[in-house]
Amino acid sequence: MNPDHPCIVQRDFTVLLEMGLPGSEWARSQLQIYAELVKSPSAFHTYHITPLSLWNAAALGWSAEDIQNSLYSMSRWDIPRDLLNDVEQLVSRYGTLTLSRGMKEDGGIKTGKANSYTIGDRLILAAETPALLNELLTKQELKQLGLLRVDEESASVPPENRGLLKQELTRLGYPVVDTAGYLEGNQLSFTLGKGQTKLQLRDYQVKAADAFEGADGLGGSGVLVLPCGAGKTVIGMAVMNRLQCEVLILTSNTTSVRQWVEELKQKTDIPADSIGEYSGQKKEVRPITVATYQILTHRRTKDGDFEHMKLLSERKWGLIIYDEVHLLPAPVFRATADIQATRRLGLTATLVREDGCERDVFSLIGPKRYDMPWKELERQGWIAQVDCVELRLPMTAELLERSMRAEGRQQYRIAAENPIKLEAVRSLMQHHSGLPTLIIGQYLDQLRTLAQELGVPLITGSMSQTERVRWFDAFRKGVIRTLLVSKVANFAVDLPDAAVAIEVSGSFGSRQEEAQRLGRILRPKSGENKAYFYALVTENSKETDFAARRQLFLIEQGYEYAVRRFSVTEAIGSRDAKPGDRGKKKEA
DNA sequence: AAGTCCGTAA
DNA sequence: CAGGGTACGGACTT
Repeated sequence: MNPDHPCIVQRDFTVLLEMGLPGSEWARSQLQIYAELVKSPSAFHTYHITPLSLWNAAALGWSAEDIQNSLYSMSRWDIPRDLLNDVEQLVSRYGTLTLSRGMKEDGGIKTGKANSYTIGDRLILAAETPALLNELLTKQELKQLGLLRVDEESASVPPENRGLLKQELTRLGYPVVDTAGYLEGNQLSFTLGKGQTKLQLRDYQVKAADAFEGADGLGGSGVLVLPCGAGKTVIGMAVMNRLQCEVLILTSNTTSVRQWVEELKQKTDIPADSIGEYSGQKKEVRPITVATYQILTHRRTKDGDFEHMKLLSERKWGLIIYDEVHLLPAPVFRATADIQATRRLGLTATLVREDGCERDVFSLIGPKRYDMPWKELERQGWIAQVDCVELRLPMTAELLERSMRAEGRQQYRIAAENPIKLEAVRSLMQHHSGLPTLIIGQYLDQLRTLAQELGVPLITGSMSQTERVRWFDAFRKGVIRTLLVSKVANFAVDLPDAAVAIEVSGSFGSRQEEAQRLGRILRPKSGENKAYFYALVTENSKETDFAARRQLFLIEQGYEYAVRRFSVTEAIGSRDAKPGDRGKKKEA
């Protein structure tokens, strides 16, 4: 124990990390692996060690001892003995239950007590100790899944309940290592790159694909977490390439469907007519099929079921890719429980769900296999270095009065629409004049006011696609330097990259949204490779708390928000400089 | 017969 | 919370 160490480890699974000490950065990178950031006010960041965070670390190969040693190495004081024991116990649970096809290691069929059962196609759930199995067999939820005792340490289960069993056991606190293997799926041979030009994979892209494959080459389910701009589709293709099979790719929207299709045509030698789009517009089922989550979850009639869900078993897919797996809707979870014999790859930039279904991602898609911190990608120069600033704006007396009269949920909006934000935006635009700038917000009223006052074009959902593309092109060419965008910025794949992002308002505490918006300025920049992110927040308001929550994911990734105050005098200063600035934007 | 636009639903 | 995307059927156009 060492008074200079940055962490205070508490009995309740909380770790306090003091920032700004020599060991702080290293501690943060350690905690990122087996803990979750829950609060980050000023000097102390609060992390939580949860069963799930421990199991994900275990799946990455961390033992209880590794984690304990890591905690020792950064802890300021003695670590509560009981906590160390609990960590030991939780981590060791990963691996005490395995699911397999009724084979023994020597390859022979496991028969158990003579004539006591027939294995048939049933899967074998093996526990490390008889006591554990006994305990599980008392659980009603598991009996309902057809769990039958085979011998002292194992039970059998019908293969169709493979997913539900894992989901239930994870909920009960006993994660299962699934070694029951996968169906091979229809074969499809192809190479990465076209003709002579091979697709050059980056170092970490190869590592990510390796991690999915597993050291034994038997892997085939799990999640790869990579920042925006890391080339998730390329990694997907690298995995596909190793498996050489037919693949179903699920994505969150049609633009992204088209993007997958385009990239596959561009970067592989798979014939164009072997790649299909399955969406509202087209219903092509080809050896490589790209579909939206939406179409799978769509119900035509009120009583009807999910008629498109059969796509999951329509062909013998050798792999299903879940792009942006953090957005996976509940019905697709349910359907995924039924197809556990198919390989599953989840891709995401933020493995956080605001609905708390991380556990289902873990049990039904698979554990986290690879996680590249955003800052690491930045260090390697693949994405721009971003300066994040939380710009705090005063609450005027008038605003405060309106806020006091309003209901709780209206108060947030009043703070978010603080009119001083206009002056702040003006001042930031002036400060970064010449750099491509996106102003992103959530309330159309606010955005329209800004558009009018600043003379900047506004893109919202109601603007037709063709008109959007026109503005995007003008922005890309540098004809216009600034764009105002609504929530379309959260999804539009074709939104051009910028060097400055100014967030004027956002949905409550969405960590995903914040990450997505930062992602808009990450493409590498010529010259210094720098970009600037500003979150405009009204001081002492409902907005302050939500802003802090939004930032958690990025802070976990190593970003730091410098807090600055925007004063009214500054606002007046920028007003003086307004005419020239305005004139420049007007020509847009 | 096929494409486009629009309102609705969840 | 407000806003946006998606799928789909029906009306209308080509």
